[in-house]
Amino acid sequence: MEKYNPTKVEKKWQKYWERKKVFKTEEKSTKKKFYCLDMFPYPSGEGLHVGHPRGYVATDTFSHFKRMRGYNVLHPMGWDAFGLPAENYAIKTGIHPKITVEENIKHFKEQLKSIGFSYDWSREINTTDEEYFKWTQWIFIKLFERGLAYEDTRPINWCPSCKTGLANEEVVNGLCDRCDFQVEKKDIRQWVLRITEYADRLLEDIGEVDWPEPIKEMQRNWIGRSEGGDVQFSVKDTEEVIEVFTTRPDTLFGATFLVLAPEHRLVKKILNREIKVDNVKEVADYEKKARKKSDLERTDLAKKKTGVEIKGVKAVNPINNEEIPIWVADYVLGFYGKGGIMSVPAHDERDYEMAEKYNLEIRRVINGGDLPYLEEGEMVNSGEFTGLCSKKGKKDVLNKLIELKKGEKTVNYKLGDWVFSRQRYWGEPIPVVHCKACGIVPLKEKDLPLKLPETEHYEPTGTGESPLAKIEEFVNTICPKCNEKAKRETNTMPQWAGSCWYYLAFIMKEESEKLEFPISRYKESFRKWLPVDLYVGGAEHAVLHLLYARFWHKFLYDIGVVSTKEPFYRLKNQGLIMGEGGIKMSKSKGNVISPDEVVENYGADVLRLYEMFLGGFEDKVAWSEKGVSGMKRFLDKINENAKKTGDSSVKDLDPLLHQTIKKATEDIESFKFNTAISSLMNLNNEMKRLDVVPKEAFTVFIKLLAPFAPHFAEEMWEKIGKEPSVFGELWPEFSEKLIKEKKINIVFQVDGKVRDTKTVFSGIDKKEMKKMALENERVKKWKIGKKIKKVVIIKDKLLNIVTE
RNA sequence: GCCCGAGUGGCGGAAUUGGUAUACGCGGCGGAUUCAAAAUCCGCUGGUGGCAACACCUUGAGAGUUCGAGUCUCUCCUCGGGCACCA
Repeated sequence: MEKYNPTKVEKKWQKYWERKKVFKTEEKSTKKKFYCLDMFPYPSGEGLHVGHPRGYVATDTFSHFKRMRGYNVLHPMGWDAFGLPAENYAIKTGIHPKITVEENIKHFKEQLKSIGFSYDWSREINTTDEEYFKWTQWIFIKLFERGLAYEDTRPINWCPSCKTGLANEEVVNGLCDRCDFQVEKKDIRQWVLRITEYADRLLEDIGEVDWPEPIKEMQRNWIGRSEGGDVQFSVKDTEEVIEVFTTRPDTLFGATFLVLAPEHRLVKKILNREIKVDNVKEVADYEKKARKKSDLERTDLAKKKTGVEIKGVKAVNPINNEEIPIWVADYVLGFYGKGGIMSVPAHDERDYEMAEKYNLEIRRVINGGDLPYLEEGEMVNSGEFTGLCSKKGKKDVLNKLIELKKGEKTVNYKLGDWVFSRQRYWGEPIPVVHCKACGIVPLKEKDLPLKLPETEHYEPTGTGESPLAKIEEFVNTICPKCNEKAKRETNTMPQWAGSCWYYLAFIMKEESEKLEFPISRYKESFRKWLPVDLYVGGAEHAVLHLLYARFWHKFLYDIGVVSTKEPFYRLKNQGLIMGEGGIKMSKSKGNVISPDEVVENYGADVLRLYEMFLGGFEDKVAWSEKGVSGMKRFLDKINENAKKTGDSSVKDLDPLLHQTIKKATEDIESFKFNTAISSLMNLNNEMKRLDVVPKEAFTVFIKLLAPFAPHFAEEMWEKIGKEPSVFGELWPEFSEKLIKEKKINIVFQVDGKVRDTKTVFSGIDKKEMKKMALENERVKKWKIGKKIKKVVIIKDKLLNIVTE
């Protein structure tokens, strides 16, 4: 009989699935729903590498599994196609990004199809389609109408290489996340989304989802909630007040100086000579130097503290009217809290360092270990509060300040509002106009989408203006409100916008092939399909896409569009795939492996099996060509077994078969695909030893294999005379009783050392075990001349004779 | 510096959660088949000692708890990942 030929067979089944619509999501169905989603790709010019499909294979395997378990599964795919590579390519070649994107998508789709994923392609979406991004614009308008999108001109992160503003989330260690260029501060007008409004809910609800703990922790840290209070220090002999935020009101008596950030409002006043001080020049010099430093330099690790005292002014501590000096130092950040701090050197590392360097007073107010002492403890040197513990002190001191009208309880967040505008071409135009009479006016629903204008000049201007600003036909328009001449907004949205709601678009496709207004027609479908039950993608989106999408979802919940608080219920991150020998795959090293070559040489099923077998799903793993061939052998051996199926008794195989069903079921459910495959290999090896493979057992085996190797499974299914498709079958159930009929090894130990083992049927009783042990020759030998102290017996496992 | 995660054969990795450590796969060795090779099949494969039966040792290092520890506790080392002047 012929050998298994993947190329021919896989094409055959792919065509069959497509023709029979085997994996199309059922629209009217009484089955329970399961929404299984991949983080959709940016269709880059390079195409897929073997790292991409790792997550896709996992969700696809899981989708098959769920279908066979009787669920109606929604498993869609789409394209996150706005972004800089296509735009940069357009600048270089003059080819419109739309064309590039179209070609890339075509290529990606061919690659995905060759692997035989069971996507419902009828729900495919593309974020750069006008019918798609009119909805992205619609959501923006809703945000604007609720005051959650606003214009601002605070200094923001600016990447001089990408020539656009960036969100905080896109800056990593002071470098642009995309191109690793050093980010600058720049004052440009921008659109900002008030994500901080949702900080508490984003924090609270993260407890309710089934996500990897590290990702949850990263979001918590990024939001960075801290509770404390604002304290007002007056500036002696002036009307000025300096407000500081502290989480430790209990250390207020230890505040021996104040420190202002160089950006502080008061420093500006001093430089403008609005407040008289003795050393303006010195302060001005320091401020100038600090301003020149990049964020990277300012927040550099282990950097020495610097600062200048502002001479001729004193601050007054509201709790005891003590007069303390005021400093300006760049270790205090202008954008966090109040831009100024009370410095408590005895109980804060940074303040301690500062005080040491400039010989400032260090006064202990909390009892405990060496200074700086950062823990809580008993308050000392604290007037009427002396003797209290920190916990109570925090409240009492704050209450006293409130009473004195010198403070209030406050909460601060590290999370900042989301800088949402980009000064680039290839993004969704922000759908508002600027009207002299009416101010900022959003477009009407019927005027969406606001299309991207055609141009031949995609280059970013670098001035903080978008390239759209040069296109007069686009800029000049009419105000939707008063019909007078007005100008369009020319910034575009960031790459993240389209991915904030795409999981909803797949659901909307159920209702209408085109995504059409109004929103109300989709609400029932949202109710039916949300939340996404399983979401799989890389961990790199922890505080970007995953935070942004949660924010938009919560907003859509508030305006009654969706009915769940969270978009993604269970999240899994796939680990990286490294090249041969654990070296990172890269074009320059020439070690990038394309799934195409694997599919060509071994077939899609081998690729799929290997991707799932090479290690724990969330672990970093190294690709090995040799390992791939192991999967090929596995399939060949199954093929051989198929040839010798026949009607024979299943009895001997039953316990192993049912154990394998159990193991595969549980392992798939918990994403342990590697051990699920191992157990299938075990069963296959066992069947191989038989002269005749019981057809019944083999049938079950093929069902278990089907989610991992769908084409091959269909072929085997047909070969043993079954009607396709195997995916119309229900997942096998296991019998706990049959598993127990298995022969097992029990272990005899003497003093904790294994001395012999014996094969018995499980369920043997303890007395019997003990008798067998005491009669065992090897056991006898080891306990000769020793008194038995006790005998430990674990049912069906082990017996340990402990001697004195 | 702080917070997670992980260290198991020559390699990728298992271990029902405290009960035979090294399942499964790769590689290696020996044999069968072959004119020969590939492929395939059968056997062996943690280390040390021993002709052997067998014994001892072994899950990053060291201690502890336990009849019994890869698994629990403490100390330390190494490698990944995240955060990093956030008051």
